[in-house]
Amino acid sequence: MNQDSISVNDKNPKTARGAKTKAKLLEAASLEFGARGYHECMIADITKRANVAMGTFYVYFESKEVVFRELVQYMGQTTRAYISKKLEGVSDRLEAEKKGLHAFIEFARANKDLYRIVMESQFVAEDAYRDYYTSFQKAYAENLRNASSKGEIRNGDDEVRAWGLIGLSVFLGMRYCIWDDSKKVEDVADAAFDLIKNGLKMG
Amino acid sequence: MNQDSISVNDKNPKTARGAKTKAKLLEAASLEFGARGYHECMIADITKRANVAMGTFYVYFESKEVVFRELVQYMGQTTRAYISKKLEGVSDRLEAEKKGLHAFIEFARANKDLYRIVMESQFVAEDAYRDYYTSFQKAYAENLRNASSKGEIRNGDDEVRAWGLIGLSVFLGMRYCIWDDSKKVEDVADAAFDLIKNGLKMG
DNA sequence: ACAGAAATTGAATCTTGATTCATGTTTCAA
DNA sequence: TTGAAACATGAATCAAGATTCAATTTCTGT
Repeated sequence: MNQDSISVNDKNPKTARGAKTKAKLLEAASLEFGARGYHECMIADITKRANVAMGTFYVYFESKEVVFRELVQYMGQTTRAYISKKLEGVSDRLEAEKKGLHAFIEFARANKDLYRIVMESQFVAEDAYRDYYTSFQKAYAENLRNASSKGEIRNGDDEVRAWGLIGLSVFLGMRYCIWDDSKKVEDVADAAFDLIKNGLKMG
Repeated sequence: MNQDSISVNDKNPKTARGAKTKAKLLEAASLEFGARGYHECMIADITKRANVAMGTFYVYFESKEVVFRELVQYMGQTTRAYISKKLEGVSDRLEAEKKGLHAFIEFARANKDLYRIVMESQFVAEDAYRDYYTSFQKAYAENLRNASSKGEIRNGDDEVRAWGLIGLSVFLGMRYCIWDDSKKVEDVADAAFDLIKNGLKMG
């Protein structure tokens, strides 16, 4: 309850003009970090792309790491929102699995820069990275738990299954979105879904 | 065929003494990079841990990045060797899948530093990272292809399945080896194997 | 025992790039 | 109309840390 905790974050823009500048910086940062990585990218690159002076950067962000973290969190919110919207009204777990996978890959393709930023956060802001995936994993495991108790899917260790399935998606995202996006989203999602649904065992 | 290509790499130790020093440096580098990451770790940390002077480092390595790459490659060789040894004589694909998963997790636990180095290589030496996983994936896909043609496993897109299954293992390795290794290797491997074998669909 | 070759040393160098700050410009409520 | 509060500027600062190198020590073959 000291002076600090009652004062507002003085880095937040107070006017529409400031908000616009901050948005330009975030956008520029996303592109630069995404294209060349955290360490290769310098503040000057970001401000140059945003058409502002270097000092302006520090009007809105404490440090280089802080923008980066902001982008990771933003990606978390956006991804969750996108996928949960796509799953609205889907009650069957297997159906949700299929649509979710598709939505995830689609989203990754449309947000390559942010996708890469999230991956890199493991080595730049590890706590942000863990939060990102832990939050997904919690919800995922919960869904599996519900579905298995309703008899929609096999019983199993839902923690482990959730981590495994997330890993599966993440790698597919890396391979078929970032490295090379020439394969059709459908083909990737369908192949993966067959694996998730039926496993490797014969019929 | 110029002077360079016929001359030996003058960074290679010529004597047993030199070989020992280089080994000390590699070991130290592995520990330091593994513990604090590439960018946090400085050459002075490595040489200090290895009990040599800073200059000695540059007798054996061109640069900081070069040791790092050497460690990634080393991890690749070692992992392949370890797993293929564990799979000697196993002809059934599902059995191989189970044993391979177990071996992988076990190996990750025993080599946390190198495991982390490989993950970080994505952002330090991306080509080395891609080589590492692409080499795994090629072999993996080949195995799946053979097994499915023999009718041991379901048919499916072996490229995609291989990437997906690798991702699954990698994430489990991260979560249950690096983040927290309190869960028994068996429990993780068994749960994941059930998923890989049977999928999520009810019996 | 002696001459090179191989190793080792660590202080000094040198680059890179994040962050600061003193100064100028805009906005807007009273 | 005016004067704070917000914004914006970009050259200068400053620290960090990779890499170098000239001098010194240890080996090794003969």
